[in-house]
Amino acid sequence: MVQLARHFGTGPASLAGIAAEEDLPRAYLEQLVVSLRDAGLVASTRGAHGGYELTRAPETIPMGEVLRALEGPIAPMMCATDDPEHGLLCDRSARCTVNVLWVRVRDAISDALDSMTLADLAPTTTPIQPDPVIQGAPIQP
Amino acid sequence: MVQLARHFGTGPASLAGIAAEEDLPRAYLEQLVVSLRDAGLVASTRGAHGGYELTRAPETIPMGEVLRALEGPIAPMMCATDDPEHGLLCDRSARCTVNVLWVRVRDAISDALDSMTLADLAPTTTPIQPDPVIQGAPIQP
DNA sequence: ACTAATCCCGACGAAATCACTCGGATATCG
DNA sequence: CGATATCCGAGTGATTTCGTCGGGATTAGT
Repeated sequence: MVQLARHFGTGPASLAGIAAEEDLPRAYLEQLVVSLRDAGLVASTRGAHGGYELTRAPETIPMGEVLRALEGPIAPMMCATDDPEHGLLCDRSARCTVNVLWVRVRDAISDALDSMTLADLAPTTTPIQPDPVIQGAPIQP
Repeated sequence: MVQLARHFGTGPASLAGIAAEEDLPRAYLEQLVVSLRDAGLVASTRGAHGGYELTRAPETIPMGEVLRALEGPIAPMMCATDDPEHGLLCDRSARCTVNVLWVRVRDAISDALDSMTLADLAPTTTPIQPDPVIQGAPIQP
């Protein structure tokens, strides 16, 4: 996706090209891109000189959206939910109080992911522009 | 650990007891408790009427410490590090810019975990006392 | 001293997930 | 036509997770 962000605006980029640039197997990328297409993040053009491109500008695509498309809903644990229906599935839930913690962790991960967009990670267009407002802590410890 | 927090101050608690209370296999708990002991979080008393107890008050044990003891250093990805030595191991690191994101996510998880202590999750001693200062978002959406 | 309760230790195993691989069908451009 | 692409579905090998199993060492009560 970072590669697609770099190529944004210059027509479709082929998987073979991205595979070379990122040193990843093409066949593997094919698998990943299916989820991205289903999520509406990329559009494909078939045939020669075809390939994939982002459907929206990199600045408007938070990383959380990319990750959710690739890996499903973000959840550190099955129990990281505030859905009351959860009690029916998890037979431990009557005694278990740890639930709250997982929800917090989940939200923290979500916020961190959504605090950066594809543009922040694609150094060609704009230099990295971190958003220190949302995450209070600076990157250097 | 939540069970141990509940029993805090009343002498050692046996694994068999905790296994019954939490509906988990005793043999499995034995494995887990090894890491906790090595991390200095629990102390063991051998022999009849022995068991385990927390070495510190539940209020002083952040969940991050428990999780780190059980699962090693918190890292959503191998690449979630600001250690410059990482470049030597990850041959992609020259081109890869996603590193920053993983560090952010890691820190967000750490902060979320460390924002609650064992006491917050053991309802017997004190009611849950969330710390809305560190995590801006309230628990109820 | 004996016994029962308890921790201690190391090895093993089933299931799920991750990071791919393989083979072929279909569409498009020149 | 033929080269370059995406599309699609099934299969694989390594690793991790969540356990099981069996036996040994240590201590409290009697």
